[in-house]
Amino acid sequence: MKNPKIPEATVMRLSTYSRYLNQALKRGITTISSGEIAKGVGVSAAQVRKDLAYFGEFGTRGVGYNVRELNQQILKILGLTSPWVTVLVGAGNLGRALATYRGFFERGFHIRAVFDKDPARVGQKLDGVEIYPVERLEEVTRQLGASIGIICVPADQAQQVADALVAAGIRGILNFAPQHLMVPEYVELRNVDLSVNIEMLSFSLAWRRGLAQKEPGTDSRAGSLAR
Amino acid sequence: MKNPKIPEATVMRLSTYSRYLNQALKRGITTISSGEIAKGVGVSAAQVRKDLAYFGEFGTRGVGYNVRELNQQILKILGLTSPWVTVLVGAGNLGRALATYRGFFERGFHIRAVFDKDPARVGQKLDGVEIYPVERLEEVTRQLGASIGIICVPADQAQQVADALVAAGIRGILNFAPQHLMVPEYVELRNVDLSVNIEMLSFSLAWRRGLAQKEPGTDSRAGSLAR
DNA sequence: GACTGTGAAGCCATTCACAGCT
DNA sequence: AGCTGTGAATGGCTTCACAGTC
Repeated sequence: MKNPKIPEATVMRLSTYSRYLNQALKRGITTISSGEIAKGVGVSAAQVRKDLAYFGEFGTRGVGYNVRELNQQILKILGLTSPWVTVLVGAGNLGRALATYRGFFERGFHIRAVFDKDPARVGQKLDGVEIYPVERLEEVTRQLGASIGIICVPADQAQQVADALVAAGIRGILNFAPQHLMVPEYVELRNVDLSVNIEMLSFSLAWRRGLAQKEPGTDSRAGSLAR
Repeated sequence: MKNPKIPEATVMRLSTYSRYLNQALKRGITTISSGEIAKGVGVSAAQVRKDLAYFGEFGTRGVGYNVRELNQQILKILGLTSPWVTVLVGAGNLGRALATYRGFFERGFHIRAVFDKDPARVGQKLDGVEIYPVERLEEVTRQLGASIGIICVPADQAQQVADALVAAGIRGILNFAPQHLMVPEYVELRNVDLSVNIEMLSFSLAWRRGLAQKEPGTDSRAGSLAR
């Protein structure tokens, strides 16, 4: 296993393993098996071991894993051993909530500036972080040396914000706007689409209940998913 | 293609197609090809056609798809032709932002009640939606006949909230707490983990830069992912 | 006896490539 | 000529099952 491609799903799970290990640590647990981790996060034990195996051998056969040590290793893998300087654009309801989201700060994502185009919001502070006018995005972002940008603006403004972030030297973008963005290949992009998630729930419910509506007189299979 | 299992990824993409079609409609476009949709949402044309093929034949060979008609079909598939009565638990920063999130309302997820255990928040209104004490969760949720519950409470309270929602007759849960929840199999559960998303970004950046830290004197592969 | 690490098998999703319509 | 619908091929992830270690 020299230089394998790592599945996205593996990275995703590593993140959840890490948080579970944090909880375990707080409960004073020092040693843990793949089966216990698996139960805690809702995957199979083999999956846990396979995921870890991409990166090395962290356990002891017949024993399990040292909780603190394994967590350290995972944090290293995920690049979470030192903080990421982060900026956020769009101080609407969602933007303000994310700017002060403890889950980000605790994991090392430090939001050091927020930008908005509404003058009424500029100058306010969010947990001590200043809201700047969006005109100063490039200047302030550069000066902070930020690596990560979070986009929380309406869809029709998301692309130009992305362009500005790229121009400001950002290396990764977390996009909450429901919009497909174009960025240079050297910039990492991840989309979080809140509506997509709830719509997947809706799909499952419609499918389960057999409620999916049937168009009368159509032979379409769209409505006949019931079961 | 009689009664196939639908990949989650397909459902996810259908949701994005639908939003893209909405945009196209607004721009006055009436006919569209799989290739154009593909470009708009960032997938391959074959993928678009394959996704749609799970549910029927919606296009015309040599021509393409009627935008309005295709969107209607997708909305039907996703179960979005009538609103979902929804409740939300946890009126912290994130909870309040989601309670007023337009993206949910526009797509038919109508949040009709918010619950919180903090008496200081109870009685406030969020865009006209009342915040109730969490003690009234079951009563109010039942009375509304809500189908979907959104959890925005801290991880250590998420399970008991989930239990309460299930007891109140909810059929689907969207969970924003970073916590693995146990629910009966007849309840649909989807987890949205904001930290996981940004940590995946961090992983990619660390990996690209070759910055992943090397533990000196260790043959661990954890640090040598570069490239 | 218990638990990890891992090749092999199995399964699932995506891409390919072309037949079928308009 | 242009574009959809789809079987076949490909590629990738997960599960299995067991050898290896404590």
